[in-house]
Amino acid sequence: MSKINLKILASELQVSISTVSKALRDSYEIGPETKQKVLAKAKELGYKPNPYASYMRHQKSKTIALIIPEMTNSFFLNVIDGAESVATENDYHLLIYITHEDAQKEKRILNHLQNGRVDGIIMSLSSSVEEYDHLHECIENNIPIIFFDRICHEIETIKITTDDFTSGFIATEHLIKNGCKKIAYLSIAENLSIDNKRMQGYSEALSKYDIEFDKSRIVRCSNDDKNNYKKIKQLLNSKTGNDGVFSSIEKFALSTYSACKDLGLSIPDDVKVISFSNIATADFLSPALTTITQPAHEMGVKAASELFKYLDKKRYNIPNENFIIKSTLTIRESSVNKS
Amino acid sequence: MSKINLKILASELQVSISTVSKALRDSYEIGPETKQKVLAKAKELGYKPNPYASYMRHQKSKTIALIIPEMTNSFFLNVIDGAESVATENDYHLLIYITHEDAQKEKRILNHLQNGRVDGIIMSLSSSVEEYDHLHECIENNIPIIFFDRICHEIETIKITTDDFTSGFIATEHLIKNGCKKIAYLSIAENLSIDNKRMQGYSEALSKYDIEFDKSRIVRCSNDDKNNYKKIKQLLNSKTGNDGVFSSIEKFALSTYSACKDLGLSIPDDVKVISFSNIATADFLSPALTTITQPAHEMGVKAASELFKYLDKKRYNIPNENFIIKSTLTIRESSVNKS
DNA sequence: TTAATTTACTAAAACGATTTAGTCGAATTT
DNA sequence: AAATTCGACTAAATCGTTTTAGTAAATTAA
Repeated sequence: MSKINLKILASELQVSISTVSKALRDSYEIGPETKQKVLAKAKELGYKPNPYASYMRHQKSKTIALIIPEMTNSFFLNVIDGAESVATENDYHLLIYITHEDAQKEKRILNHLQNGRVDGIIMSLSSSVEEYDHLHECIENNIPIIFFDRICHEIETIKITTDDFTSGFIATEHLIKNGCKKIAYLSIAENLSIDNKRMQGYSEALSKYDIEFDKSRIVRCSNDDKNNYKKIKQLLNSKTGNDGVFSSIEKFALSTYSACKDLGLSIPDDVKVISFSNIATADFLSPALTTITQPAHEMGVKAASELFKYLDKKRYNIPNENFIIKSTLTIRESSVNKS
Repeated sequence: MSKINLKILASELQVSISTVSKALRDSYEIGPETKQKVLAKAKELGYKPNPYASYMRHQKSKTIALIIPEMTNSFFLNVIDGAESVATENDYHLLIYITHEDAQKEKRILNHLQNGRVDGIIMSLSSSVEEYDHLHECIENNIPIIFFDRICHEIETIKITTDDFTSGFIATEHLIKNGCKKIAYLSIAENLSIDNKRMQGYSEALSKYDIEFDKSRIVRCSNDDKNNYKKIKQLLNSKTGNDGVFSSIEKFALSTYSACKDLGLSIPDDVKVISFSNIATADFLSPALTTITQPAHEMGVKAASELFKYLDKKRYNIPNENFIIKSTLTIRESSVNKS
C-alpha cells in the first residue's frame, strides 16, 4: 500500500537498513541466507528503490534532456525517436523541452536544468538565439551539451550535423541541371549554422554554373506560416520569373505548394521545388516532392550515444568533435520536367 | 565553479543553513536585511536549488510521464506538443516514453515509474496489451494515470477521447453517400477501445443503409507496414470489388495509397478513401485525403490539465470521468467523385 | 593458548533542502 | 518589576539510499 522503502523492509526482516541495502546490491559482506531472505521479502512487498534518494548519494539523475525548437517537424520527431531508444537502452530517462523557436524560452529551460536535474543535454538551437551565455553557463556548471543539426560553433563540444553545405550544393545543382535559371532560397534564420551552410552550398552551385547570386531571391521565412505564405506568394508572383525553389526546411516547401496552387502555377512546369524534409508522405504529394532527407533517427541515436560515452565520468571532458552524417537526395516529380 | 548549495551559501554569509533556506523562501522568521543579503549572495553565486534534494522532503518530483505507443504518427506528435506546454506552464517536467506498441515494453516502463520518479502519468495504450496488471499497480501505488485516445476501461480514472463511435459512423456514412457499397475497415487492434468504437460506428452506418456487414472486409493491420501493404493490396485486388476504405489510423491510409498506385487503381474513381489522421499534408496529397481529424493538441492539453488538478493532493482521488472532444470531418478529393 | 584475521553484520554519517523545535535577547504587557 | 510575547535566528531531525567506520563472534594462524 504505502511506498516500500529500506526502513520498512529492514523492520519486517528484523535486520538493519544497511544489511538490506547491501543484500540488494549483492555485497560480499552479507551472508547467502540473509541475502536470500532480503531478496524474497523485497520481491514480496514490491520494493522499488527511490531514484531521487539514490541521486543524493552518487549525484546521477539518470536523466537527460532533449531540447528542440519545434514539434511540428518530422525531422525532430525522428530525432526524439532515436534519442529515446538509446536512453531506454542505457536505463536513462528522457525529458523533452520545446523552445518554440523562442530564445527567451530556451534560456529559461537551460536555466532550469543547471541544478542537477539532468546529467546531460542534447539540443538544437532555436532560430532566434543571438547570444550564447546560457550555453556557456551549462559548460561552466559541468553539464555536457551535445548539439545536433542547429549547432553552436562557439561551444567546444560534440556536434552532430548532416552535410549541409554539400546537400545545399547538390539540391541547387539538381535544380540547375533540370533547367532552372532563377532559383530562390527559402531561408530559416541567418543566425543558424544550418541556414548558412545550406545557403553557401546554394551560392556555390550558382557560381559553378555562372548564375548570378541575386539577393532578392533569398526569402527569409519565419515561424509564422501565414507570413511565409505571403512572402513566397510574392516571390513567385513577381515578374522576376523565379523558376526554382530550394527550401531549407520542410514547412516552407508546403507553403510553396500552397502558394503555387493559389497562383495557378504548376509544379514542376512553372516552378521546380526541392526541400530539406523528412516527411513520410513525400511520395504521395501532388506532385511528389523531391527531398534532401536528413538521417534524423540516426542523428538522434548518434547524439545520445555520444553523450552516454561521457556521462560516467566525474568531470566531463568532451572533445570538440564534428560528426557529419550524410543526407540523401530523393528525386521525385516536383523538380523534374515531365517526360 | 562547483555546484552552489545552501551550505556554501551559509558559510559565505556566516549564517546558518536554515536561515539561508528560510530567507530564500521569504519566511517571516527572517529579518529584512538578512533576506536581502542572502538573496544577493544567492544571485551572485548563481544558486539553483537541487530538485532531488527538495523532492526528499515533500516527495514531489515535479515531473510527469507521457507514454505513447509510437512516434511516427502526427496525432501523438501534437499530443506531446500540447502536454509539454501545459507541463511548462505548471513548472513541471515531461518525460517521454515510447512503447513501440509492445506490451512488454509498456510494462517495463510503468514498472520503472512506480518508485516516485513521476507524480503522474498520461498514457495511450499500446496495441498489444491484453491484461492490465501493470496499470492497476500504478493506481495501488497511488500514482495517478490519465488515459487519452487508447484508454483502458478497467481503470477508474479520467479518460480523454474523441467521439470515436460517431466519427466512425460519419466517416462510413460519408463513403456510403458518395456511392460506396463495399466498404473495408482497416483495423488497428481489436483489443483497443478506439478500434472497437470506430468499427461499431462503421457497422452502425452500414446497417442504417441496409448494407451487410461483411467480415472479410475487416482487415486487421499491424505495426508492420510491409505486411499491411500486402494485406491491403490483397483486399483491393480481390474480386470482391471493394470500393471504399475507412482507415482507423493514418499510416494505413498511406499504405492504401501505395497499394492503389501499384495496382493501378484510381482514388477516388475506383476506391474512395477516408482516414482518421492528423497529417499536415492531407491537402497536398494526390489525391487530397479526406480525414477525420482528432483534436490532438487539445487532447494533450486536456489530459495534462486534468492531471494537474490532482497532483497537489496527498492522496489522489480521481473520478472515473470521460471527456470527449469531437473530431472534425474534412472532405477532400479522396472520397468524392470528381465533378 | 593467544593473537590475528575473517565473517556477517550494525551504527552512523552523508547527499541537499526543508522543517520542527528550540534559544536568547529585546520589547511589550500586566 | 516580573511575566509574557516577539523577533530573528540556530540546531537538529528528516526524506531514502549508500557507504564508511565500526563491532562482536567465529575461525585461523602463530
